[in-house]
Amino acid sequence: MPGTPRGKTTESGETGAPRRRQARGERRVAQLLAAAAGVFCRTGYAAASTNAIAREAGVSPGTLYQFFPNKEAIAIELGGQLLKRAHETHGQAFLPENLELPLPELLDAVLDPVIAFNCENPAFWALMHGSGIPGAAMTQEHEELHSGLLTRVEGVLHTFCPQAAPADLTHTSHMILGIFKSSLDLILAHEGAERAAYIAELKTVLLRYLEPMVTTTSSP
Amino acid sequence: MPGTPRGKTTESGETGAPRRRQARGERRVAQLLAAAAGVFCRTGYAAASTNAIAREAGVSPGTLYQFFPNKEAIAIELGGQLLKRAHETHGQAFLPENLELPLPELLDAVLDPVIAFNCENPAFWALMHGSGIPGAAMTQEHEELHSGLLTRVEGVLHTFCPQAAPADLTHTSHMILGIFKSSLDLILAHEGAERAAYIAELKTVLLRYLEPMVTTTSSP
Amino acid sequence: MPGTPRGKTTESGETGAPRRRQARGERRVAQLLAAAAGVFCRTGYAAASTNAIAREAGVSPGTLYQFFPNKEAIAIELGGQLLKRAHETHGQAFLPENLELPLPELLDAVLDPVIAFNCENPAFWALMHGSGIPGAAMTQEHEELHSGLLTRVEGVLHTFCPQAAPADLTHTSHMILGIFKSSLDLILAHEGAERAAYIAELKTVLLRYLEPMVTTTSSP
Amino acid sequence: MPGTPRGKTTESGETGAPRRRQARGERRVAQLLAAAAGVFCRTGYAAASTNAIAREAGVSPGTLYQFFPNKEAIAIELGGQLLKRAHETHGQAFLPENLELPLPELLDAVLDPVIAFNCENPAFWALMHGSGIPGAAMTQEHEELHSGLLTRVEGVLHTFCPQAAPADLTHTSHMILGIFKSSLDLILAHEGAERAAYIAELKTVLLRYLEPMVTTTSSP
DNA sequence: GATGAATGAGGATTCATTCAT
DNA sequence: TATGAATGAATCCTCATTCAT
Repeated sequence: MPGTPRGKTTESGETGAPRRRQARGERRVAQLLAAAAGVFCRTGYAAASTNAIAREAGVSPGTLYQFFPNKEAIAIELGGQLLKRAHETHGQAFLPENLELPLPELLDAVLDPVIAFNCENPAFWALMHGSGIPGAAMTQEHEELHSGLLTRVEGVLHTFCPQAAPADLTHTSHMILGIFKSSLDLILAHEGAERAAYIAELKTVLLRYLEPMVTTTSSP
Repeated sequence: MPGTPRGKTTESGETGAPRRRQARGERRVAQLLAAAAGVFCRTGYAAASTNAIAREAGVSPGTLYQFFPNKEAIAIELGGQLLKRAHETHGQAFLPENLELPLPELLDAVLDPVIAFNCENPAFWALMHGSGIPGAAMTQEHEELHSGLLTRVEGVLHTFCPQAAPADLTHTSHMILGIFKSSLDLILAHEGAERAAYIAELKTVLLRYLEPMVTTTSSP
Repeated sequence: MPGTPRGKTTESGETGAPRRRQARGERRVAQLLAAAAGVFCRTGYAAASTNAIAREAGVSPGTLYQFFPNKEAIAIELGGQLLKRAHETHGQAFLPENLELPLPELLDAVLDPVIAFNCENPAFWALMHGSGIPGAAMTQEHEELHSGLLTRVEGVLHTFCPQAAPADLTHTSHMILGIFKSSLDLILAHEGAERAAYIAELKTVLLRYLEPMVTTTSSP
Repeated sequence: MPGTPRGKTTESGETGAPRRRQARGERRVAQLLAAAAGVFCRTGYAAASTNAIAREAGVSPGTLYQFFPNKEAIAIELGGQLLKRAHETHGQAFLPENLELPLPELLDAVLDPVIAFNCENPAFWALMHGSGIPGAAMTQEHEELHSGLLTRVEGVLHTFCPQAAPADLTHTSHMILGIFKSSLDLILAHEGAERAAYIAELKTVLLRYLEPMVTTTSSP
C-alpha cells in the first residue's frame, strides 16, 4: 500500500490533523511519482537521478527518501500504478465482444485504447524499456506485462486461426508485439498528423500481416 | 628511444617511420573500437565507461582520449565503421542490381546479409538500441546511424515507388526500420530453427506490408 | 607492440618515466595511508570519512579511490602494514632469552617495545578498537592479533607457572591482555611524565598480579 | 484525545491534568530512554540514530526532540539515570560503612553490586564503551559518566590513602577504572563458572594492586 | 604517443534536526 | 503535545575527462 509510508495512525474518528498530514503525504507521493514519470520519460530509468526527481517535484532529496526507500522503489511504484491502469485498458481492449469484429475493426478496437493509454502515460513506455539491461528495475514487471500481453494476443490469434500450429501462433504473437512496440516508439515520438499517420501505418502493417491468416481460415 | 616501453620500434632508417606511426595509430583505433564493441555489447552504451573500454583495450584512459575526444565519438566511429563494413564486407544488400529483383527476392537480397551481419556483429545492434529513449532526442551517434540506414531504405523505397509522397516514404521507412529492429531482437534471441522462423516471419511481414505499394506502382 | 598498458613494466633498463610515475603512486599510497592513520586516530574507523582522508592527504576523493577500492580497503592495508611491524615488535619482545629474566625485568623487556611501538603508531591501536561493532573492518585482523598475543602470553605464563591449570592460564592471559589494553589507552592519552607514570603503573599492576603466581612456583 | 498515539490518557476530570501531563512526559522520557538503551546496546552510541530510537520508542522523531535537544542529551540522561540507579537501587557499593571494611571485603562490597548492575544493564556498558577514541576528546556524556565514576573511586582511594599525592590517586583511579572496564568485558562475555572466574580474577588483580598502598597507609 | 595519476562534479542514500499542523 | 513531513549537508563512491611525465 503505497503512500502510507510508515504509520498506521489515522483509521477513523474526527481527527482532522493527521488526516490532513496524511493527505499531504499522499499528495507528495503523487507529486514525486509525477516528477519521476517526467524524468523517466525524458532520460529513461537508468539515467534518471533521484536528485533530479526530487528537484522536479520541488522537494529536497531527503523528502523523496521519506516516501521511497530507493530509486528502484519509485520505478516499481510508478510502474505498478501504470501497470494497473494498463491492465484495465488492456482488459477493455481485449473485450470478448471485440473478437467478433472483422479484422480491421478488431485492430481499431484493440489498438486504439492501448495506444491512447500509452500516449497519455508515456512514462509507462519509458519504464517498460529497461528490458535489455540485466539487473535493471522493473524487469519483473516488464516480463509480466510482456507475457501477459503475449498471452492475450495469442488468445485472439487462436480464436481467429484455430487450426494454426501453436508454435506459429507464438511466433506471430511475438512479431505482432514487436511491431506494436516499435510502432509505439514512432507514435509517441510524434504528434498530431504525424502521430496519426504512424497509427494508421501500424494498423496497415498488422492488417496486411494478419489478413491472409485470418481470411484463409474463416473464408471456407 | 625512451618512452616506448616494449621495444622493437626502431628497426631501420627513418623512411618508414611516419607510415609505421600511422599504422600503429590505426591499430590502436581498431583495438579501441573492438574493445568498445565488446563493452557496448555487454553493458549497453549508456552503462559503458571509457575506463572500461580502455581497460578492455589494454591501454590507459589517456591513450583512449588521444584518439577520441569523448565517449560519444567512440560510438559514432564504431557505428560508422560497422555500417561501412555492413556494406563493404557483407552487404551487397543495397546493390543497384538488387533493386531490379522482384520484392521477395529483393527482401532476401537485402535482409539476409544484413541479418547475418548483425548476428556476427552484435555490437552494431547494441549501438542501435542503446538508450533510445522514444520521446527524447536520440544521442547523436544513434541519430547518425539511424538516419544513415533510414536514408538507404528511403532510397530503395523511392526506387520502387517513385510517385509516392516523400512524407509517406518517410513513414514507411521508419516503419520498416522499426519492424526490422524488433524482429532482429527476436532473431538474435533465438537460434537454429526458431531463428529461421523469425527471419521468415520478418520477411512475411515486410512482404505483405510492401507488396501493395510496390505492385500498385509497377503494375501499369 | 609498444604501450604495454597494465603494470610490471619497469623491471630494469633505463626507462625512467614509468619508474617515476610508479614512485609517485607509491608516494600517494603512503601519503593516503598516513592521512588515514591520522584520521582514524582522531575519529576512529567508523567515523572516519574517505573525503576527510583525501582532504588530509591533500588530494581529491577520486584520487583516493584510484588506489583503494573503498574505505575498508584503506583500513585493511594500513592495518596490515602496522600488523606486520607489530608482529616484528612482538617477536623481539617475546624473545626466548627474555624468559630467563626475573619478572620485573621480563615485564620491562616485553612491555617496553610493545608500548613504544604503539606510541609510535597510534593508528594501530585506533584500528584495533573496532572489535565490538559487528561488521566493522579489521575484525579478522583484530582477532588474529588478539589471539596471537594471547598465545604468546599464555606461552610465557606456562613457562613461569608450569604446573598451573590451563584454564587458569587462559583466564590470567585474558586478564593480562585486558589490563594491558586499558592501560595502553591511558598511556596513549597522555604524554611525558604522565605517560611514564601510567607505564609504571601498568608494570606495577602486572607485577603485583603475577608475582605471587611466579614466586610461588619458582621459589622452592 | 487526539494526538496521543497509545491511548488510556484521559480518564477523569481536569484536576489532575497538569500532574497527568507531567506524568505522561515522564513516561515518555522513560520510554525514550529505554528505547535508547536498547538501540545503544545493539548498535553502539555512534551508530545509533535518533530516528531509530524514536521508532523503537514508538514515537515520532519530533516527539523525541520535544524531550531531548539532541542525541548527546539522550546519552547523558540515560547514563546519568543508569548511574543513579547503579547507586540508589543496587549500589550500596560506595556506602560509607563499606569504607570501614578491610580491602577484600570492600572490593566485594563495591564490585559485586556494580558488576551485577552492569550485567543487568548492558546499556550502561555500551555507553561507557562507545567511541571511546583514546587520543581524542571523549564526547561529553562519556566524559561526564566517566569522570563521575572516577571521582567516586578517587574518593574511596583518598579515604584509604589520605596521605597519597593527588596525582597518584588520579593515576591509580584511572588504572582501577581501566582494569575494571576490561575485566567487565570479559565478565560480560562469559557466563556461569567462567564469569565467576573472571570476577574472581578481577578482584585478585585489584586486591594485589591496592593492598600495598592500603597496607602501607593504614598499618601504623 | 603513452601512461596512469588527478580531478571534481555528480549519483544514491542517510540522518540529526526543524517545522507546520 | 504529538506528529511526520521536510530539510540539507554529509556520506561513500563513480566516471568522463585532463595533465604532468
